[in-house]
Amino acid sequence: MRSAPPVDDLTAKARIRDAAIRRFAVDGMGASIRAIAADAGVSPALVMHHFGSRAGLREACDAYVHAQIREHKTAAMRADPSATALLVQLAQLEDYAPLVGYTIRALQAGGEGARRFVEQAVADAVAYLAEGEAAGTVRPSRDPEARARWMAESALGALLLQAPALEEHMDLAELPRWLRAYAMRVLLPALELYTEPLLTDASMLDAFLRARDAYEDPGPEERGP
Amino acid sequence: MRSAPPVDDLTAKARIRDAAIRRFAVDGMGASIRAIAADAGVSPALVMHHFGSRAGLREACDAYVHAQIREHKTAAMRADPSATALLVQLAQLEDYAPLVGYTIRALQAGGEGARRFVEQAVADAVAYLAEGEAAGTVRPSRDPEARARWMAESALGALLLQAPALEEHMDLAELPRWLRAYAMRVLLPALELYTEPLLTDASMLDAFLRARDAYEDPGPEERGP
DNA sequence: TAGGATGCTGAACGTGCGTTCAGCCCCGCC
DNA sequence: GGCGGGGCTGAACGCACGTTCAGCATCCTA
Repeated sequence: MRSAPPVDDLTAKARIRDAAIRRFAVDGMGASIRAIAADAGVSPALVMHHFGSRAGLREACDAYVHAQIREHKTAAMRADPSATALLVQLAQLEDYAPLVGYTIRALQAGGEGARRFVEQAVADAVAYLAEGEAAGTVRPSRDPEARARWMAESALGALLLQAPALEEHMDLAELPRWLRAYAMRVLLPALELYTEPLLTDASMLDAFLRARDAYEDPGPEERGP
Repeated sequence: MRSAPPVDDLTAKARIRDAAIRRFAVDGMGASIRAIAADAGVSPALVMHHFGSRAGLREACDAYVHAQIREHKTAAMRADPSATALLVQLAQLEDYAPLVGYTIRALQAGGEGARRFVEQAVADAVAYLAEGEAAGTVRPSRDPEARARWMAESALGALLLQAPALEEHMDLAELPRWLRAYAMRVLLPALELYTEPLLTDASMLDAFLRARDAYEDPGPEERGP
C-alpha cells in the first residue's frame, strides 16, 4: 500500500500539494497538516520533509495556484476576449473549482497571499478599463486608477462576503453552480448601475469634491506646519 | 486584588464581555479565552462560569455589539440624516473602534454572525434607496431589492477585503484614522460611478438581458419537464 | 448565628496540533 | 554484490487550547 512505484500517477510531493489545495479550499486555511497528509495517502512527516513547515506548504500552494490561474486566464482571453464569454467561462470551471475555492479561502484569510491576488485583479481592471476607454465604450474618469481599484475591490469583496454562505465546509462540486447563480443574481444590478446613473444629479459628487478640497486645502490662516 | 467590591467599576461579567470584544477585534475571532480572561483580570474558569462555553461568549458579544450599533446608528440618524454627515461620523468613532473592529472580524469569520449583519445592511440600503427614489434623487431600478443588495454587499465587501491590510493584529487606536483615509480614497470613484455612467451605451446591459431571457426561457421545443 | 447561594479560583484533564527524529526500505551506482 | 542515499514512516515531544471540578471566600437570608 505504501512506497509503491516512484510515481503512483503523480509524484508524492505533487499529490501532497494538490491535496493541500483541496483541503485548504474545503476547510479553510486552518486545515490541519494531518488531514492533508491523510488525503494524499502519506504520513504527516512526509509533508514536513518536502515542504519544511506549514508555511512552506502554504507558499508552494500559493505559487502553484497563481501560476495555474494566470495560465488559464491568458489562454481563455486568447480564445475569446469578449465580455459575454464570462458566463461561458463560469459554466466551464468545473475542473478549476479547487483553484477558485483556494483563492476565495486565501482572500478570506488575508495577509500577503490575499494582497498579492487583489493587486493582480486591480491591475487587470486598470488595463481593461483603459482598453475600453480607448475604444470609446468606457467613459473617462477623474482618477482612472482609483476607479479601477474600487470596481475590482468591490466585485471581489462582494463575492468574498457572500461566499461564507457556503459556510465553514465548502462543497467544491457545488461551487461552479453556485458561482453561476451568484453571477446571474449580481450582473443585472451591476450592469444597470454601470449603464444608467444611480443619482439623478451631480449634487452629491460636487458636495464631496468641495468638502475634500476644503479638507485638503484649508484657508491659509488656519494652515499648520 | 480579587473579589473586592461587587462592582469594581463594571460587573465582572460585563468586564469579560468588553475584554472579549476588544480581543476578538484585535486578534480575530480565534482569540483565546485565556487571553480574554487575562485582559479582564479574571480566571479562564470564570469566563466559563458566566458564559458556559466559548460559543456562549461569542453569542453574548454578538448580541451586545448589535444592540450598541443599532442604538448609536438611530441616534446619529436622528441628529443629522444627511449623507455628508457620514464623514463627520467617521471622524467621531474613536469611542466605537472596538465595535467597528469586532464587526469587521465577524464579517471576516463568516457564519451566522456575519450573515445577520449583512442582511441588516442590505435592509438599510433598501430603505435608503427607496427614500431617495421617492424624493427624486435616485433613479428607479428594474429590481430595486437586487440593486440595494449589490450596493451594500460590494461596499461592505470592499471594506472587508481591504481591512486585512490591518493584518492579523488590528490596532484599534489607528482604526478611525484608517477608516477615514479609506473613505476618502473610495468616495471619489464610487460617487463618480453613481453619478456618471461608466459605460457609454447600453449594449452590454441589453446583451445580458437577452442572454438571461434565452437562458431562463429556452425555445419550447427544447423545454424539459 | 447557622446555612445556603453566589462569585470566583487553581489545578488539572483530554485533545489536537505542528514539528522532530531515529530508522526502515528500496533504488541506482560503484 | 555491497552500499550510500533519498523517499518515507511510526512514535513521540511540547505546547496551547477549551473545558471541568472541587473548594474557598463572601454575602444575603432567616
